[in-house]
Amino acid sequence: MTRSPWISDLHWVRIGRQTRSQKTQEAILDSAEALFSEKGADASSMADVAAGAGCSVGAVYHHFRDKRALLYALFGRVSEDFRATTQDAVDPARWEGASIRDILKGYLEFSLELGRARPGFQRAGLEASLRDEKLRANLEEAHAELERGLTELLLARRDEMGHPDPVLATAFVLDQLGSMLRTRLDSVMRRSQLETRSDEEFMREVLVSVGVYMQISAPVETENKP
Amino acid sequence: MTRSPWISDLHWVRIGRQTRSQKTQEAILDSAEALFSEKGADASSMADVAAGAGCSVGAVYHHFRDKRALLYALFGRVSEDFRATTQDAVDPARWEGASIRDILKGYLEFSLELGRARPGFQRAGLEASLRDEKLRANLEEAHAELERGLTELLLARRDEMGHPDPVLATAFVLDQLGSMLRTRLDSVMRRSQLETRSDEEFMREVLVSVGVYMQISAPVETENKP
DNA sequence: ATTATCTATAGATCTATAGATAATGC
DNA sequence: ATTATCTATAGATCTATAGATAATGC
Repeated sequence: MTRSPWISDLHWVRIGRQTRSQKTQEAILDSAEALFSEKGADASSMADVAAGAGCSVGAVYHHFRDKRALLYALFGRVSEDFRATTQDAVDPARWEGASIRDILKGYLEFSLELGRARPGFQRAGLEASLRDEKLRANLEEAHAELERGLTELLLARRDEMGHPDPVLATAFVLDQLGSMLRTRLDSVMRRSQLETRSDEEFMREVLVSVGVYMQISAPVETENKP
Repeated sequence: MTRSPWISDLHWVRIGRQTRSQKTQEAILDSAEALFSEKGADASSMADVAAGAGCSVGAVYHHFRDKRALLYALFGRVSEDFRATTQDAVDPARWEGASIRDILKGYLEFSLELGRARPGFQRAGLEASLRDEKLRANLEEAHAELERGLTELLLARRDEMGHPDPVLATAFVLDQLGSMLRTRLDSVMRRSQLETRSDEEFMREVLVSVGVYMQISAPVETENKP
């Protein structure tokens, strides 16, 4: 397993030599993730984190040099997860024989699921990255990676598109989907009007919209590819 | 001029009796707006605000009971601006004879301009509303108001739409445009790939996408026929 | 013998106020 | 005579550390 760049000499995290060490460290990260997601890193004190992890403040500082190191380690953990899942999801082999529509449907389902599995984390990430260039760069890079993967998958199927400029159309569609997903998953920007509509209806309309915009062939009634 | 609900007994703001009073108060609000937009309310101390306004901390507290009152007053000022502009923008009289395309183009231009005139404020608003129910409700209401106005304007032109469900189509399109604008204007979520494309190209593609989705009559200057 | 944890606390902010001083306008 | 401002500081957090105590594994 490759170490995340955030766990480095600069942002020191102790590598434990007793078995209990790892358990505590994970409990601290879990507690931090829960707290930071709910009310942000700044509004959570190290005492809160310690309490949530069931240990003392001193123990937290034994594992993480300072609050920033804790934040980096947490981001490292989440972004490692995210990247592993993402890389797997955009693997061309996985989508052999799939249409643009299949891929986009998969992307929507995948994102909604992921976003709901870690509620609030995206917001916490955005907030934290406001104040830290490195986190921001990391966050952008993770998103860019996903976008690159999707772009390649779609452009490999440019024959399906009637749109005169497949590169532009792909960039536009990924912007559209990413933006709409963010709005939908955002814990603050919960628009009452939209919230009444189901994920299924949302996905259906998005696919209709993208379909006519890209001018891809009408949806075949047979569904489902993994 | 109606007083914003935020400037109330609950969230006390002093009404000055000397002419210099108002100047100081506005200087404080200006300073707060700049600081809060740039790094958020929590990360800005009252001493920072005072320094930015060129007065002492004591003076700030003379005008605003506490930090929250300052935040509320600031939001009141911005949201009053926003609502006045918005109400004017969605006045049906203003759009007589205009097509759906005209209206949406106007919306895009208006939003991009407004968002860039107050850079960072949207983000500051989101962040602040994370921790305060009232601000959140106010922010949502302001957005809902704009959305209602636009919805009415569009549904009054439902004859232009070939889409079988104009209500659904309108809601979807407003969600799409709102989301994409937010992404584009967001100071943090500045995606490198998108940033290279101009506002003009952005607006053009959005209008193409919405046009084919809603099935509104093709733009006068047709680009490509299927 | 070393590593991990806890307790207690110093030092750094930051909010908010009290009391002194300056400016305004009746 | 009242209103606005400033200076100085008390009180509340919160981060981070020092030193004491407990648990681990060679």
